[in-house]
Amino acid sequence: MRTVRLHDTLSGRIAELTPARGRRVRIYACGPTVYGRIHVGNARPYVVFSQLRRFLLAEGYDVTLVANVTDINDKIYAAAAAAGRRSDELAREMTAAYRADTDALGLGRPDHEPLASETIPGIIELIERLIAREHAYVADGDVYFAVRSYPRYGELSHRDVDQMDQGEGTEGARRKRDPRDFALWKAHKVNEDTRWEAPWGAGRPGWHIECSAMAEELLGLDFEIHGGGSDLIFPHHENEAAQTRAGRGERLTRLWMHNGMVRLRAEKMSKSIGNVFGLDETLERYGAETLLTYFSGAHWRQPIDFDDERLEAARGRAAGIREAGRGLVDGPSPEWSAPLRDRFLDALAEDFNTPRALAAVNEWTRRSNRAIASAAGGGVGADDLRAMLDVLGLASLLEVAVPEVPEAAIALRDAREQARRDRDYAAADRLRDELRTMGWEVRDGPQGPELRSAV
RNA sequence: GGCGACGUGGCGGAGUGGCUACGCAGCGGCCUGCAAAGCCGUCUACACCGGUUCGAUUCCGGUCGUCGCCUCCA
Repeated sequence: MRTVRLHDTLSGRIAELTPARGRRVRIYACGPTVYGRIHVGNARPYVVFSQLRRFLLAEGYDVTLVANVTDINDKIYAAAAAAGRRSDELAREMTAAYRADTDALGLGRPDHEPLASETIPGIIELIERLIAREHAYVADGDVYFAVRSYPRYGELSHRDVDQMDQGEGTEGARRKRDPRDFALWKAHKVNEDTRWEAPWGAGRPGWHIECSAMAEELLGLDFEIHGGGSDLIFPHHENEAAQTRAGRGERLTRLWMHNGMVRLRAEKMSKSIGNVFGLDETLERYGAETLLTYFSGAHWRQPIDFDDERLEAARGRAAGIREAGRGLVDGPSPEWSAPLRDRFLDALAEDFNTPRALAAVNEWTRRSNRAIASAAGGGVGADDLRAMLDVLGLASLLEVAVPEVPEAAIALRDAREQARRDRDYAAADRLRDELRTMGWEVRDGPQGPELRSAV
């Protein structure tokens, strides 16, 4: 079990992961707000934290990953109203779509995926606590967190409260004691079709409080890692940290991880800008292996541009690994493998450096290709490579589906072989072209010609 | 304006005070009837200006540029 180091937003440094108890690592990662299908940008934290979970499990840690879904939100009300539907129905449908889309990544599911709508009692309890401690106040059925009551406010996002602009300048602004205060609870409005009863009146929770409540309910306090996109540092995570610590007197988490944004033409991919690519359509177009290779090729904290050139490069890279895998046999890997496997895991232990880990994979396949080409002794065992790829969710690259070759293709292949034996290479090449138009590629090897699906 | 991050070879992208990252593409070679795949080699990179140092792409300061957050956002 390696010591794992990760970059922590609060301290701004790479910090050692220090589990509170033994090998238990509790992770809370903020998921999407479900008012539409999720896009590639939403997929990045899902990928990062799922891969991190797989790595920690492989290292022998006892991991619990919680990834929430925000299913109560202004945008959901708005989207439902625009579609003439019930908001809870839309949220339910989009939650299912989110699960289906992320399932297709093949990384497994988080251990818990709580919904705001199912955490109302915990949310109300925490708000009551904040009011009792005078960190929050009721105003016309709304409840606000009093930023000024919490001296640490701003520490996560490294901001000085006095230098901040107004804060949300919406309808609630007049009810706030300080413009920077934020809503814990919003009183019910006539155009909202869901509502929950609370001691200070019916309404619904604010955005930030749900995560404090869900995290505490499932993981307790002072848990090991809290994560999400870097756009959540402020105000979302700043507010979460403030609520929990103000209410409980204990910190929410030990380490904050924030992944970089996915960008389109050097601009953040965002639903509000409208420059989004759906995860479903992207997976359809490139497949999970290419998308995971694409993400893994850049460090999780760096922004990453989304464009065809990069996706195609990732596709080629994944294909190279798959190609190498075809030459392997089941079983333990040769002695040269262990140092590369260690390099792979060491890279991940040092701020979860997937690009370096992937480099180790590529060196591994170069070694195995070379070994196989020189034909020295029996086959090269795939075990270590499979273990490495499995951490990243890419083990499927080694599952070579043997495709059903149609009779017609076999006939063409045999005809081409005959032509080659007759040294009629013009005819042989013509037959190869014909096969290609059918979607089959011929590869002449030591064991004779092999037909490969040309995808 | 404030806070944070970044600027590496054709493209992408790690990393390091002196030693091959890696991938994609190109080029040359090996293999092949020709290919494909693979292997070998090659393309001698670190925005700019100063400073520290025996030595900086790597540390410090400044300049220019890019991005994120400061309002809902993974």
